[in-house]
Amino acid sequence: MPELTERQKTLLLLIIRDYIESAQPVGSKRLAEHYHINLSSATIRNEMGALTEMGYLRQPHTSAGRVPTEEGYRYFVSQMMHNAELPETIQQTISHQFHQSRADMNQWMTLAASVLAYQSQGVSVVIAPHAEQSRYKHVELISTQGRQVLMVLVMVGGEVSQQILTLAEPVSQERLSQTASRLNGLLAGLPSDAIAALPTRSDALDQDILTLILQDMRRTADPVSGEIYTDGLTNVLSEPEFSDSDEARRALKLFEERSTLRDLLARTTTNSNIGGLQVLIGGEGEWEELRQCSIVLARYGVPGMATGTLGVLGPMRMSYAKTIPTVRYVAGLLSDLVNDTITGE
Amino acid sequence: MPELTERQKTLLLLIIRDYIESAQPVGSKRLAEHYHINLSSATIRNEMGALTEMGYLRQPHTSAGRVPTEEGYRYFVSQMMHNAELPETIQQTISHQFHQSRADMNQWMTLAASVLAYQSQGVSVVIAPHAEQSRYKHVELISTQGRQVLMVLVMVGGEVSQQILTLAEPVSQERLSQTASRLNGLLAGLPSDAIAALPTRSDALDQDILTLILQDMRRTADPVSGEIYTDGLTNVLSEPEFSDSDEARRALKLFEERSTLRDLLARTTTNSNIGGLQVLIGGEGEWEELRQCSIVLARYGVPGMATGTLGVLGPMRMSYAKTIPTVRYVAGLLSDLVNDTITGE
DNA sequence: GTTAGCACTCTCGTGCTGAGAGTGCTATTC
DNA sequence: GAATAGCACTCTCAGCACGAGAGTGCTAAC
Repeated sequence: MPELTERQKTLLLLIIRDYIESAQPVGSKRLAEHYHINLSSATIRNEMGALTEMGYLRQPHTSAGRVPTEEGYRYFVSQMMHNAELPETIQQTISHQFHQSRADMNQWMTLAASVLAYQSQGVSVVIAPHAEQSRYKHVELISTQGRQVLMVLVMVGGEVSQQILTLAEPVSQERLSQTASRLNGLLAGLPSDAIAALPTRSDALDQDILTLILQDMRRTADPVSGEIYTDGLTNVLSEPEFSDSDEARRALKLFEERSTLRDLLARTTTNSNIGGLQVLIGGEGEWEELRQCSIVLARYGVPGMATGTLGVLGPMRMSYAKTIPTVRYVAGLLSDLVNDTITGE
Repeated sequence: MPELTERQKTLLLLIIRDYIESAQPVGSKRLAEHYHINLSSATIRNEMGALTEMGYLRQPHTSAGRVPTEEGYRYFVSQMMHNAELPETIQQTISHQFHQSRADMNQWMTLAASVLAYQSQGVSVVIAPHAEQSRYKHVELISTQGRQVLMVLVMVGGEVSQQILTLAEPVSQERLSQTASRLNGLLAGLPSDAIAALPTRSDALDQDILTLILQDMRRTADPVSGEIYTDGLTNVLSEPEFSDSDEARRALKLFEERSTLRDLLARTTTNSNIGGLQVLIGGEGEWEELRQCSIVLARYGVPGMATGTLGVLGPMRMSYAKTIPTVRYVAGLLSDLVNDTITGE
């Protein structure tokens, strides 16, 4: 990729910024008039020609202005990744909202999704943090009626999973409580590996419950297994590039089918570290549905303990200047909250 | 509203059925040719004129076919409400899916939403059942770290709510367990009213927890307070009436903003009984966003114990013949499952 | 290296036209 | 008297031509 002169750089960024705002191909004349660059439209035309040659811009048709290519957006994003900070006032507003909400992971996730969608005017997704290796903390067995038993399993760090199980025959609450307290004594603090390695229990009920516990712990140990929260699905429908509804449908469908979404997030974030953002532009050739979209992603949480993923989907023409700092800020906020939850404030 | 002759009735139903399929205004000639009614197009024209006069049909413009009015759809729906049954094979498929899934309310809700959306090609919504008057069953207090305590509250019937609370100062797990077991002895089986009426506890911790329990119980006692599950949001985007994306956006937005959705469902289902369907056509003048949509709703569950709401949103032109029996069948299925859960299988 | 000028290209909105579909009305038939 | 055939009328819609406008690339002058 050839070097850009300082002037080409300025011009390219200007063009992209203008296009993001106006959604219209930007022409040399418009550029010369609206921004006070001391250059004539003819000069700009020459430079635009060069930028087009280099693959940063393209023309929808012979006599139209220029539109950024994916490569162009990539350059744009790489330039703004570093400096962009969310304005103080917005930071305060967001942080305020979090501290006002009920101190509960569920609420935080919902709020995070809502904030991301609102600030970026895109579709947000937040995956709840999960422990990379769950450690057993506590189990409760509560008989509901007859043979149905509610099992509430708590991991170190406060992750909770519940399940209703049906026993072969009715068992008294008393006996259930005894079983639970036996298991609590036995398993406290153990990761699933260690539990799996334990010798078989003599008591059949103990053994059954143990198996279920293990099953539950493994289920929650998958990297992107946390619950998914999304918001702002409708935001994307107002964008002009999605007015032909078929494109929009395909992108939204991806967000509705949780398994595909998980796959996407898993593949793109596995080797990124907390605090680092990833920007996926135009599906990167791999996601046909996202040909016209970009996604800004971040991992959050406490590495080695509990991590999750969050991000925003928008048209390729989305306001990166707003979205990137927002995603970064919210990821930081959630990381702090997760950290507090784990270390006990 | 004037009486319809038998012939007008047949014709009206035929026109609506055709329009639902084709999404095109239906003309007299087409009708005469495609369906073997032994009537000429001229006769049909006369009858169509009469039906238009009566308010069941209307013409988009002078020289177009007829399109059903809301009144027309209402008549259509009222005619088919009774006889429509879901084909045996589909019933079996659905029932099979439910019995294969994990026996857990969360799974059932997700599945119900998915089935409804798939079968009707519309947007589905399912609100989890909730007890109309929660009765206390059991509380667990689990210290996580430091001053953070996880409270798991179980109601009679298996409804669970969990909350993390932060105490003024650290309390040992032992003391938490004692508190929990004291409260369990004291509150077992009581509804929130009775708990509110109890005298103040001498122990400060007891009293604090008690207040929180009460707060939680009241929160879950609101008629449509159950968790909301939706699916098929993108289905509606492929319908031709929503190709201008603004209309679609407004309808989908309603489904994304849970509070408005709750309001809608609460208002329309309060006085309907289990098993009875409600069909809301064109927003019924009250919901501007739904001017072009219809909603088929049903309540399910066990009256007086735990009930929920489910339904499907689609264009006014949706396939009622498919949607109505599906909604009815799924509502019945969930009612049975809820009943089993409550009575202990 | 920069700029002014110019010929060229392409899109887009507008207005026109003819084909097609559907209607309402009237005269005619059974 | 109900049903039908025929006909004039209305309206939409696709297709086409046309001109305005915007933008370009190139060349020649500064």
